Amino acid sequence: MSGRSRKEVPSWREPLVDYIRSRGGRVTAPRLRVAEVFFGLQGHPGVEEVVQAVQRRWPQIGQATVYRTLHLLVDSGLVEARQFGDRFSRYEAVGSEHHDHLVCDCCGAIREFEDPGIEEAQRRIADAFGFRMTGHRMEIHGCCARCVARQTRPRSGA
Amino acid sequence: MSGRSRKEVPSWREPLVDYIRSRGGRVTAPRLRVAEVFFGLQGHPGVEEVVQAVQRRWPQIGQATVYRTLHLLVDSGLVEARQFGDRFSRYEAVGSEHHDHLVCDCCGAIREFEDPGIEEAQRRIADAFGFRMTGHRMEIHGCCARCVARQTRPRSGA
DNA sequence: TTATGTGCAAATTCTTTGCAGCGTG
DNA sequence: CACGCTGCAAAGAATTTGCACATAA
Repeated sequence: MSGRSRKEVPSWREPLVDYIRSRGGRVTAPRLRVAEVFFGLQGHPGVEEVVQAVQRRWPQIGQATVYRTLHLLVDSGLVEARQFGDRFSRYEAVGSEHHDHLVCDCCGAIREFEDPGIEEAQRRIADAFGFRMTGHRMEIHGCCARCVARQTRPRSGA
Repeated sequence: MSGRSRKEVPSWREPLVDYIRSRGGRVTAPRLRVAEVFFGLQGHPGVEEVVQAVQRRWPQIGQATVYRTLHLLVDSGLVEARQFGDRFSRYEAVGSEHHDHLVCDCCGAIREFEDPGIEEAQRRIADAFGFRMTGHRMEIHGCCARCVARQTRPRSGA
């Protein structure tokens, strides 16, 4: 939420360009287009969803480029890759505040939450083990309120 | 650690047999052999490691059977499947107490820890969202003390 | 100009499945 | 003796890669 409301320079662009250049890489149209589409998506899209969204606007961009660009975004630190119960990766823009996830194993819904107590406990644990923490991920699995009401059952596993 | 020290009846056997029977399934030699080898392994083996360990002793057991038996163990609740940074699943015997993981992104080492504060915070958060929690997983990523000392660098991502 | 990036399709990797025969209950 | 389980190999799903052409710097 920073300033003008339409067609402003997106906040990901400068750090991305800087990162690419710092690597001796090239700022290309496909990279910027994939990034633009990705950052416009909601939620926690998998590659498939990103590819479809990209190809809706630029049909000639191949899926390999989407994969490669998502890796680039992850390396740049602007995006995080996660794997929830599914066997594919999902991607998520990195915001300023760290958040974790509630994963509904019944309907697949993913909600975010933030908890300072957990963040602090993590630092404490990492310290206790002489660990230099670079990140963490935590998921609470179960059934969301709606599925509980409907008595849907979880799919399997923990 | 329960009692006599050699060739005692392993603790996984009865619950596994009960589970299989409760499902109308059959207690077969391959299933018991895969289970025996699996529960004899240390750490957080992937399927590949389990297959190799199994085939060292029973070369005629196929990998499909290992996959199928691991799923059976997960369904029975005796084993949990996890995915860390890698793109394959790792399996871990379920103990009485819940523990979480410190994952070293430099050398791949995985350490376990347990923290009542985190367990409790999770319950509190699940409650706050009307979530019926069935489980959770949490990983702290970073560099372990040894890698920090050696100044090894993490591989990528979060 | 020249190395890096792209698009396509084929290759890899991990996992699941079809099927004929085997063995438990 | 019926139905579930096994082993094999082939199929599938997600992701990576080789290569010839395109293009940023």
